[in-house]
Amino acid sequence: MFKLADNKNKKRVGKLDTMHGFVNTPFFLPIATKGAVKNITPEELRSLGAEIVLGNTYHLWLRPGEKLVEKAGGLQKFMNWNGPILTDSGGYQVFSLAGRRDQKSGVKLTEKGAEFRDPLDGKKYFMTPEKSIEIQLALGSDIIMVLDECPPYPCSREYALQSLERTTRWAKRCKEYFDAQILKSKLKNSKIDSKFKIQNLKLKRPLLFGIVQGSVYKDLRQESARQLLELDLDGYAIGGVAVGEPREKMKKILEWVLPLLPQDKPRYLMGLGRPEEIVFAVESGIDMFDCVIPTRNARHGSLFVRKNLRLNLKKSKGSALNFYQTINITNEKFKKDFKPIDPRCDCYACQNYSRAYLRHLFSVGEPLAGRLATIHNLKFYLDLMRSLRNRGG
RNA sequence: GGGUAGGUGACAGAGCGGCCAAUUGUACCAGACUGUAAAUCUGGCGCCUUCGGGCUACGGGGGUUCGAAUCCCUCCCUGCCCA
Repeated sequence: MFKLADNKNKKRVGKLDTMHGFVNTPFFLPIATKGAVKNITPEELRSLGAEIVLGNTYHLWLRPGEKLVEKAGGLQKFMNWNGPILTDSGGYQVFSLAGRRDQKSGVKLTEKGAEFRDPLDGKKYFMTPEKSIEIQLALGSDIIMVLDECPPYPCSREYALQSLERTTRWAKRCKEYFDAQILKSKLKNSKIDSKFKIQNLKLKRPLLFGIVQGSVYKDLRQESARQLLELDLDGYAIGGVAVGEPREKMKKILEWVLPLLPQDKPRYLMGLGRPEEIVFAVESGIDMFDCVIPTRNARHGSLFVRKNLRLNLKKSKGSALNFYQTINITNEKFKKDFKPIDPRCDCYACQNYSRAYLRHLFSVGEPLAGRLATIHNLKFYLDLMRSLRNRGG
């Protein structure tokens, strides 16, 4: 399922096998929450170097509903993405929607699950670990995430402990439900194929990943990892990071958790991050990332610009990585700047348009602005991943 | 020519004696954004400031008043209606 080709120092380069093909690791998942990476087509995504995308259980459950997606032949087919998909479980929405003040869209958390309200129409939904798996299976996900609870920061030790234990119990319920469903579908398929022998038990199945929680507490993070390891999941994610904690804590969390995770299974740092954070995490032994930064920031006019001809990831001693900068293309200083967004970039936007033009598109609200910016930022991220894969430790 | 409604900061448009350097929206300027409630949000937006405040401002001029964007007179300009 997961093969490491290269394992210099801590950094890992390998391949992850899924129902819809291989993905080279370490990789970055562009985010297609509602079944589309905002502003671009799957063909464009592919040409930018993406091999896998992320969809969201919660959003697709509400609209258009997992049954419809299933009917369409799975999310891949529905959105015309020719490759694997990872689905987030909806656990993050417990966190992000809970912060809302208005009653209408609050979240009620109990041991059984999480009660949500659709922020758009107020309708109630009840998400449970089993429900999350059911939806993700219906979506046809290649990598399924367990339903977890992502505690906010700051978070007391007591709460973090309680929360991580719940996340483990939920993971267990997810695994049990998942195994039962997979077995059911295998038997079903086997029966259809042959009356004489159960031959398809090796049918490819989705992968199920656990999520390590525990906030910023070393023993809790490690305890969470240990508990999840007992469930023998297909991969392990580190969640509850970049929720407002100090920067240094993220590094610590990787330092605490990664040594406990098995070498032969993929590790996924959820929701991260800035380019330098990704570089650091890859060097620490992370294989998978997802983040809204390249796509969201693009729509907001914030663009990544390389500082070196190639992405030079060498650290200068004692100082932070310094291989890129961000510019806000809407700034007045770009009004008459006819250079490409990034002279060192070979993306469609940089090859054909100027900063001045892009600024103008933003300024007048032309949709092409978001498109070009998204293409550029994703190319930057996907190039970064490529150069991390191609370079030795 | 007669009647009538009005002239407020880049624009639109509130305010109609003191709480007004003046609500709000847009535009403009800057900043945020980390498993997407997000093509969103926050801050700034007359001039000067030792950040206490000071100065110039609601078409022009004059007046009433302790005090006027707000009331009166007059001039200029604009919209609409009638001739």
